[in-house]
Formats: sequence, structure tokens, C-alpha cells
Amino acid sequence: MKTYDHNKIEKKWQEVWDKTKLYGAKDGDKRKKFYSLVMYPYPSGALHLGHWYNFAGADFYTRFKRMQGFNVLSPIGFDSFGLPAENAAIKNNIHPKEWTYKNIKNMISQLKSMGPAYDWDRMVITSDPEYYRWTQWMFLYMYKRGLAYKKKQVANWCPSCNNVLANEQVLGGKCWRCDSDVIQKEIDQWLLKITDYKDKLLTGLDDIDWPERTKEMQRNWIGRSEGAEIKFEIRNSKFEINVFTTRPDTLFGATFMVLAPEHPLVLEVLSSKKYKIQNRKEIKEYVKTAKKKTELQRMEEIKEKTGVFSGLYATNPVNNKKIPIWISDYVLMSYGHGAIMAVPAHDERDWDFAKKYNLPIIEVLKGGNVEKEAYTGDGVHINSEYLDGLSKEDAIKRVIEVLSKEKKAKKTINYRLRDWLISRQRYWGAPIPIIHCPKCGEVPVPESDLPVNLPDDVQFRPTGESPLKYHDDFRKTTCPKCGGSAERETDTMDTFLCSSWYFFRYLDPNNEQEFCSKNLMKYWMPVDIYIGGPEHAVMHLLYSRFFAQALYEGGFSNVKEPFYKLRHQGMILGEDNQKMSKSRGNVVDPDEEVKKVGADAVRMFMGFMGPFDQGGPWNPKGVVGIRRFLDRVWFLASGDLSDSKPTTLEEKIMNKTIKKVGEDIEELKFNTAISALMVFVNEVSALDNISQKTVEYLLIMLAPFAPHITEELWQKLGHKEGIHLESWPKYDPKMIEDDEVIVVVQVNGRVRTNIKMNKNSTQEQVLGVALKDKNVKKFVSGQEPKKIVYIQNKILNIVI
RNA sequence: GGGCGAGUGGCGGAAUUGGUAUACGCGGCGGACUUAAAAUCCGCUGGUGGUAAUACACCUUGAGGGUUCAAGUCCCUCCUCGCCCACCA
Repeated sequence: MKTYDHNKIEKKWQEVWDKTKLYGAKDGDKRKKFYSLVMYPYPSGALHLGHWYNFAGADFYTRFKRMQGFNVLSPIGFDSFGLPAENAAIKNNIHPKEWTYKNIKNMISQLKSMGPAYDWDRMVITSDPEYYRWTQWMFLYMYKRGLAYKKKQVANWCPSCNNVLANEQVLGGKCWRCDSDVIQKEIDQWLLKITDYKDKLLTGLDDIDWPERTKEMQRNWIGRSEGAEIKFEIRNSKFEINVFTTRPDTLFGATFMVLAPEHPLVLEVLSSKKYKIQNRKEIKEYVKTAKKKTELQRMEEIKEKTGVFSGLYATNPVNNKKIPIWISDYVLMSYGHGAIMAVPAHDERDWDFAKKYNLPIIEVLKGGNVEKEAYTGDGVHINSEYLDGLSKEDAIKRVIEVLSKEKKAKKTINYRLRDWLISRQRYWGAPIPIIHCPKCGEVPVPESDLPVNLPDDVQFRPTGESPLKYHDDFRKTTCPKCGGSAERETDTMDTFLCSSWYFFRYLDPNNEQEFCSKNLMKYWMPVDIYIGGPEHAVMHLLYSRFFAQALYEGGFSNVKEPFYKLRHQGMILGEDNQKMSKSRGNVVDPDEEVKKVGADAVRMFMGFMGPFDQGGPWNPKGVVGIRRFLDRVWFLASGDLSDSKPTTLEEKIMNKTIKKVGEDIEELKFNTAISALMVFVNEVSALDNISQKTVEYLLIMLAPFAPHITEELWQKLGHKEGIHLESWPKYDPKMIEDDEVIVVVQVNGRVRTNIKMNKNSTQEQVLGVALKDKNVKKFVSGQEPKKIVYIQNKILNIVI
């Protein structure tokens, strides 16, 4: 039988590797270090094919680096706090802790079945008190540096999760976790001042090796835009409105202003009798409905703008003209100052609004037809007094210059990035280490009192309210400052805080004195390659950079950028080319695939199916092809092999393959690396007397992809030491070069034949041979060539 | 609406970065082995024309145009799909 028993050999070697701690990383080793990181999973219950794809790709690379002689650190852990555990608790009457740790146990055994080269001694589980103690320490660190603060403000609220969400966690107006419509709710909450680092987070991107699209996403998220702040006085009042605009050059075309419904001035107007406003009731009504709208509803109304006149007028600072102030929810309180100057001729949104409410449209820039649509391009200014004749750039400079003399404008930069909202009104998370004292106010828990333990004996409420609020033993405490009775903060931290520093903890997982020793940090950081999905581009990957920056400034991190190199894996789709989902019925269970063909074949097929960063549909038939290949390798290595040295032909094939496979793995092009190994096997199998040495090289190159079968065969070939301790082979460039090359002969750019020539033949030599070819002769048909193009060792083109 | 990316056989995909398009694998067809099937092994496999069979020719990388001796690759116009962001002033 030309096959092998994958169940037997895979399990056997997994146990051996485990016992001998084969993949342990050595702290401070003299070899060059290599820190290879994957995004640790959430313990949802079982590994899915996407996890496998991510981890398999990373494992190929990790093993390759190990064979290249690096001291490789490849750790794994679990992001184990979070809502699903709590929801499962409420639904199935099981404690989140029990649910979580049961899942972790199961997933560890699944992970081991892949045969990955992890250092299991460094496992990090974020819901362990030994871990979240340091998450709390991180919070206190931020607090002490003035980077954590509490504030009552309108926030994204998921009514289904009963929880607030950070801006990064709202996707298209919906909750990133449960897809419910997000509403706005005013609530007391903790925030981290990520905005203090906006410029550092922006410029830091220039020095790291990340996919350009991910950098671009972060740049867009931070949303730096240059413009001007302009002051508008409100007539018959002491108030003025500041607006931010990127187009101060169009000021002469500003025919009205618009305030967000939440703008403080709107509240002032509504509450004060000072203002003579006829439609107070209407405004009240509008503000009320705007508040009730979900993010999604607001988005759906992009096309149909609504609004109401405030009854107030402002003065346009450039020409002192009286312009009306409107209220509309197309202006967002969260950006700029929650107020805009509306230039309908040159802004699409303002144009729509003006058309709907019959407001004047004044063209101040030539280039379009503003009666038909807003013109947002560049051009020559008109109707703009001292700006007339100027281009956009010049006009912007000039108008700021003029207005700043009267202190009515200044150049500013505005950002889209908001502070990170981190308090969660739920149980299964790290408690925020703050005590509220009636006398002393907000008091941080002393570091020596950490961790603030999450109590186990809690009662879950069907309303989803945090049980901590009703847990007296937890809540009631004494003030560390005055000793009087006080209450603990009952909010817990966003789990993204746990994951913002976990890569440090892997370096020193058992340290009880500090979250990570400086020496180990110095040795291991930064992460040399981080492989994970692109969906974290503006969440985890931004938060972690913020943490590293903030820690760096206090001397607690040796790097400003934690992840030197980042790569994304693609998404695995179902056979029907659709996202895998239970409702579509196209979900593939990795465990079952492993049972059928073995982990080596599943891993390797993941490498083979296409470009790693592209993913693609899972073809169950395709995995069979890989298994066939492994069977052929098994057959080849178990057959009669000669003791003699490899022949020159074998050497040639070998060296060529070593080069190709090594270069491809380095670039994460696993698909072509594997295809080169297949070519190798095809070519070698055709030979008669195969040298054992040749097969051994094959096994070594195959080892990162299929660690079990190669280890087994290696042993069968008589080796005492395991194959995974072997070095990646070096190739001899001389062996790759051929004395003879195939030169393609074209006539008028069309291939007519190809001829075998000695390497580095001259044009004359090649031409001489080419012209004798009957097919070439036919097309040249005795004519004198107009031109001859010759690229040595490649191509000869005869132009007639 | 904005940003990024991609379109190559029946399918997943290769292509030394401008130099033989379709490597490798799946699937299909034919053959060997077998009482038979599976497995395995060996051939063939982009399309059209042509031939008894070879030769061979022409067409073909989403569509159209251009640059070049030479274009899947570079430039312009358009179409389609995917992902991310989005009333961001």
C-alpha cells in the first residue's frame, strides 16, 4: 500500500515534540532572535478553518526561520475576556469562566493537532488574574499619565449587548459583534486619550513594513485634514460659532450656517427666553427625533436631508452679510465643532440642503454649473472681492491672512480620531481599578492591591446589566486614601485593552514584579512578523501601537512601534465562493478534514490553494491532491535509495529547488514554493537510481509544511536527531546555471521556434543557427531583416 | 460618494517584473493493473482551422484603443466584481 497512517504518525510526533519541548524559545540566546506572532484567538469553542489558515501560514514561516538558524519565539494564547462568554452564561446557565476555560482546553488540543511549532510554556490567557492584574496596571499607568479620564458623553450604545462601543467597533452603524443597530446614549464612561498620539501614530506608519492598504486605513481613521477655524458672530447675542473648514477660500459663497442638533447653542436657544423664536416647538421636536435615530437611520438619510431654521442669524466675517443659521443632523457633533459654514455652490451636501429649503446659491469659483450640481474642484475665484482671480491654494492662503488680522480665522488641523472609550457595563472583563470615595473622589487602586479580582459568585440578570453593580462584596470597599467607606468602579475594561499589550507578556509570562522585564523586552522586541486578519486594521492594530507609544514615553517599552512587519492572511470561503456560515451550510470543520487526510495535508493545502494574502474557496477535492503528493513522497522515501552521491542532474534539480522554495517562503508565497516541491518530486521520481541525499534534501524543504510525515521519514532513513533541528540548505549558484540555454526565435514578434545554444552565444551565432530552421526560413522568406533584437540567453527577434 | 485591490482554461491558480501565456494542482478523457471497483501508475487535455496521423497556421489573459522589435505585465478610456471607509465640512 502506497500510503501512510497519518493518525498514527501525527499523534506520535506531536507527543514527542511536546515532551521534549522542541519548539521552546531561548531567552537571551546568542543566535539572532526572531519573534513571530499570530493574533491570538478568542476561545469561542472551536477552531475554524480561518484560524487554521492564519496559523498554518505563520507556522510555515516560523519553521523556516528556525531552520535558517534564528532563535525563534512563536507563542500562542487566548483573548479570553469578552461578551460571548457572558451571553452564553445568561442563555445556557453556565458560568462565563467555566464556558471560557472549557473552550480553551478544547482549542488547545485542536491547536496541537495541527502540529504547530509553538512554545507552549508561554501561554497567555487574558482572563487569568495573573494576566489581568497587569491589564489593570496598564490602566493605572495611563491614569497616572493623564491618559485615562471619566466623562459623561453621548456614546455608541448597542441595545442588544447592553454595552457601549468604541467608534472603531461600530461598523456601518451596526455593532461589530452582534450586528444590531447602534443608538446614541448619554452615559458616564472611561476613555483613553489616544488622540494625544494622533501625530505619532500617523508618522510612525512611515517606518514600519505593513501592507500599504492597512497603513492607509489607519491614516484615514486618524483623518488628519488641514484647514481653518473661522469665527462667526451671532447677531443680537454675545455668542459666536467656530467652524472648521478645509475650504476657507469659498467663504464669499457661504450663504447659511448649519448646527448639529446636539450643538450647545441649540440647547441655549431652546432653554432661554431671550431669543425671539417663533418655531421653538418645531426645533424641540426636530432635536428630539434626531436624538432617537440610530446611526443607521442617519446614514440612510444621506440623500434626503432634513433640517429646521433656528431663528438666528450670523455675520459672514468676510463681507458682514447676514446669513441664517439652520439646524440639521447632516452636521455631526463629533467632528469639527459641530457647526459648519454652508457653501452650497461648492459642497454637495450644502447644495442638497439649499435646494430643499430654497436657500441662495452663490457661485464663487468658476468651473462647473452650480445650478445643476455643486462644483467642488479648483478654478478661478469670482464674486469674492479680494480673492477674485486667485486659484484655490492661493485663495486659501490669502483669506486666512486677511481674516487672521481681525482674529476671525486661523489655520488649524482637524482630526477624525476620537478618544478610545474603554468602559464596558458588563461582567466578563478586567475590572477598572478605581475606587469612588465620597470624600476623596476618584481614587486609583494602589498597585500593591492589584489585581482587583473579578468575583465568581455573581447573579446574571436577564436585562444584561452588570452583576457587579449588585455584588456588595465587590462593590463596597474602603478608600485607600482616607480609609472611609467607598465604592469600586463596576465597569470592566474593553477586551481590546487586554490585547493591546499581550505580545509583551509572552516574553515574560510568569513575572510577578512587572508586566515584562526590560532585559527580555530588549532582547525580543519588536515583533519581527505579525500575521493576522485585516479586520483589525483600525482596532487592535491601532490600539497596540498607541500602547507601545505611551509605554515608550514612560520608559516601559523599548520600542515605539511594536510590530515591525505585518502581513495579512486572506479569507477562506466555502466551496460556493461565499463566506462560510451556518445558514449557507458551507462550513468546513477542520477536525474532520484532519481525520480524513491528516494535518500535514490540510496545512499544506492551505499553503497551496493560492496566494496567502488572498485566501479563496476551500476545495475539498483539492486537498486530496496534496495527500496524493505526500503519499508519493512517502513512497519515494521508503523505496530503494542509493548510497552514492547525487548525480549532477540531481544536484541541478536540487539546487534550483532550494533557491526557489527558500525565496518563496521568505515572501510568504507558499503556493509556488509547494508547486516547486511537486516539480522536484516529479523530476526525481522519473530517475532510476535516486540518491538518499537527494530525498533528504526534499524532506528538509518539505518539513515546514508537513512536519509530521517528514519527521517520520527522517527517522526511517536512520537519523537519530529530528528533522526540525536541521538547517535550511544552501544552494550553489553555479549548479543552477546551465551551459546550454534555450533561445526563443521570433519573426516579427511571433514565436517560430526555439533553439538550444551554448550559454552567452553572440547574436551572430544564434542568428546563424536560427536562419537554418525551416520554419524561420519560411517566414523570413529570403528578405533582408529590417532590425534584429537579441537579448542574450533569452530571445532573438528578426523583424522583416 | 471616497480609498484600496482584482479580472488569465471547466475550476484553484503560475508567469524570471516588458521576453516561449496557461507552471503546479483539481476535474475530465484514454490506457495499464484488477474477476470487478476503489486506489495507484502512464499518456492526453485553452479555442478554431487543418491533416489519415503528424507538421503547421490563426485566435486567446474583462472590453476597446495606444506605446514597443516584443504587452497578462506599461499608458489612456470603459465595464464587472471584492474589501474597507463614509453626511468628516
